Amino acid sequence: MNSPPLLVTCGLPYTNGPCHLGHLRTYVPADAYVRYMRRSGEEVVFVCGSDNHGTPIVVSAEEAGVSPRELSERYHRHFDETFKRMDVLFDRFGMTDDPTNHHRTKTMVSELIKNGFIYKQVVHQAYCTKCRRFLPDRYVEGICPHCGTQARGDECDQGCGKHLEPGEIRDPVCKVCQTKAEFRDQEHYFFKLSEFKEFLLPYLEKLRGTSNARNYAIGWINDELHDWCITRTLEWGVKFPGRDDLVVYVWVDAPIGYIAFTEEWAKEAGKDWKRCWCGENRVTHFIGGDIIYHHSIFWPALLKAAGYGVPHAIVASGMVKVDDHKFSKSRGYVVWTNDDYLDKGLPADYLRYYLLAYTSHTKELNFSWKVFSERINNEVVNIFGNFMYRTLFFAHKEWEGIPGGAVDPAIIAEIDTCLTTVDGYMREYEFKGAVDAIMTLAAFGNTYIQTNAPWKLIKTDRTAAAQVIKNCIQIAKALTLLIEPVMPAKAQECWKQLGCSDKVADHQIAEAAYPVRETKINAPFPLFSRMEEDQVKELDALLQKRVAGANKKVEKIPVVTFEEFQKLDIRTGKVLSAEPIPKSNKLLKLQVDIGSETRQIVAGIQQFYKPDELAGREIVVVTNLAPAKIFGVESNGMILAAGDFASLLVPLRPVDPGTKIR
RNA sequence: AGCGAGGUAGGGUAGUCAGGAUAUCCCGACGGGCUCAUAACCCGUAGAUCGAUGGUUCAAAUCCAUCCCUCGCUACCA
Repeated sequence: MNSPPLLVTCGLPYTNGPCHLGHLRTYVPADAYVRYMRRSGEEVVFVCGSDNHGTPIVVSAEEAGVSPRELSERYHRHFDETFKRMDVLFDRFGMTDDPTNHHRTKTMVSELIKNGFIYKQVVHQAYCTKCRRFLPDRYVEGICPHCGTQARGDECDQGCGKHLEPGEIRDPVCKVCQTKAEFRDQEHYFFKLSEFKEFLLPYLEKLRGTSNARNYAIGWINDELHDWCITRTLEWGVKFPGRDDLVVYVWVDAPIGYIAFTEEWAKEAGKDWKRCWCGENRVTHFIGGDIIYHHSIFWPALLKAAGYGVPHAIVASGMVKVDDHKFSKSRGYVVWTNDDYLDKGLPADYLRYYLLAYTSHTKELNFSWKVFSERINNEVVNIFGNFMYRTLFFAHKEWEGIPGGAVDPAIIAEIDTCLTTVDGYMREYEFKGAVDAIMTLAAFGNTYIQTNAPWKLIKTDRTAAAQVIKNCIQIAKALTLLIEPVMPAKAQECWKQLGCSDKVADHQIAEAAYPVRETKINAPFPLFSRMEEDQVKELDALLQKRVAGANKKVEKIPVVTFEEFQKLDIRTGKVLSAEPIPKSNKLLKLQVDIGSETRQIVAGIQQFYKPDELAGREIVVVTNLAPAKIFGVESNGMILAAGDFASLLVPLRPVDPGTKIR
């Protein structure tokens, strides 16, 4: 009784986009685990909340023309509603921007400072003068200093793949507004993460949960542990104590949200949150595989440094694929929980089943409408649903309910075996194994009723037939109790069909082996309807259409041969003069020296360059472009410039006009 | 590049940590049965040199080594 409650959390959904299948891969198994553990007699607290801070939300809010708080509240409501529709039921679903979390975060950061784990250091950071904010790496673009290709701020993703240090990138540009970014020095606060290596190693060895979380983290630690910059120059977020110009990095206040949400739950429920978080605890984090290091390295170190208990288990799920492609919103390989699934009238329970039964929790899960419908039809409808229905139908037809008499001990033994198997898998976070064991029991039921054929037996021995059906009902009851964590809504309907008027969720799993009593039941009806082929095709067509649409957007760039490239005559040139073309607000008429001759070229760059600014400039020209008349002025070539703001291409070192570019 | 995960019949997937005799389950193919049931259910047959090579062992999908292929992750994105 004195042991702390089992506190289960889920990785916090970020409030700048709607809920999709990738989210559910964490939330559904967590919910199933919570339901199972509760019904195994554990005291369980299940909390989550939305993650509201960080630059991406500020940018998204600006684009939407609302405040970050308002944007967060919109998506917060969205996630809250979606989770409820999916029967993922938290005891508390809070917001990291709510006062409880601001308070808890400030308190913890103060504790870190007091305990001597924070120090100041000047950081070199990209700043956009137009957006007037410091730019996280994902919002900086520029030229890779190693290979010269276009690169992101933190990594040369298109070219050599090298990691870039802040300030290393050349010609940085703000990704949001394309304005040239500059680097500014700024004082920031660091957490002495490197001091926690000795603590973390033995901690991780003993950490419960899935092996991927453990292995990944240990691998990281064995490498090198840097100190961690925990502040950002941003308006939106939790203010760093004593510094109104800085907020703490969202990866600090987001996990602290777990504590804040527990506090909020405890206040409401009249419980003590400290039992969950201080000293020995049973905190179990369900997270996606992409945020393992935050939860198994940064987070335990923060907790330890601030004097709190550290997590007991970390359960990390594998990735989700769609049609065997990497999950990608931009490429169209995405399944939106509401638009693509629930709003189509499909039952939450089918998706829950698929997510839990597809494969091991740590492995990659592929979603396709074809496989989805096949598995639902074959396993849920045919094996499970049909066994329930044929059993209840026959019982009702012949006895108007569950007949009397004892249940065969061999049947109880079969159920007991199943219970043991399921329990083992659930406690190892192997949900597929648990579902498989349940389905094996359903298959056993089918084999049992088939080989004993009560419909034949009843013609010669009514008592023997009653015994068979009684045994089948016992299996049906066990199945109902066992499947509740997986398919709560369907299980409740099964429970009702079995003649029970209360909530199946209020009954312990162990009751599966308690003998069913004689009782009347209503005429059953099929609870699990098939996915029809037409419907599946329709759903799949929608997905294919989205993928095709996305492909069009990213549109494949055709490959040119070297010969084709050579057809272009690209040379350096020198602008001799430039003048605006009357009645045009975009065009400039240029006279360009290309070595062999002087060319007249019309270019649409008037908004970006003053004529006298261009005179004398060395530029790059396509000289063999077919001549054209623009605004009545003849143009014999094309000036090369990059981007919407026409950044002119210029030779880095001086060359003679007319030098061929190859 | 480093780290991690994976490569098992036509497709998907279990078993690998704690090595054992006919390698699991689902779909698909073929043949049979049943008719209580949502053309659902049951039984049977065919189909896998368990990525490759070498090693340890009485015994290897499983342990060790090397290699090949696929995918994911890599702190100053969330």
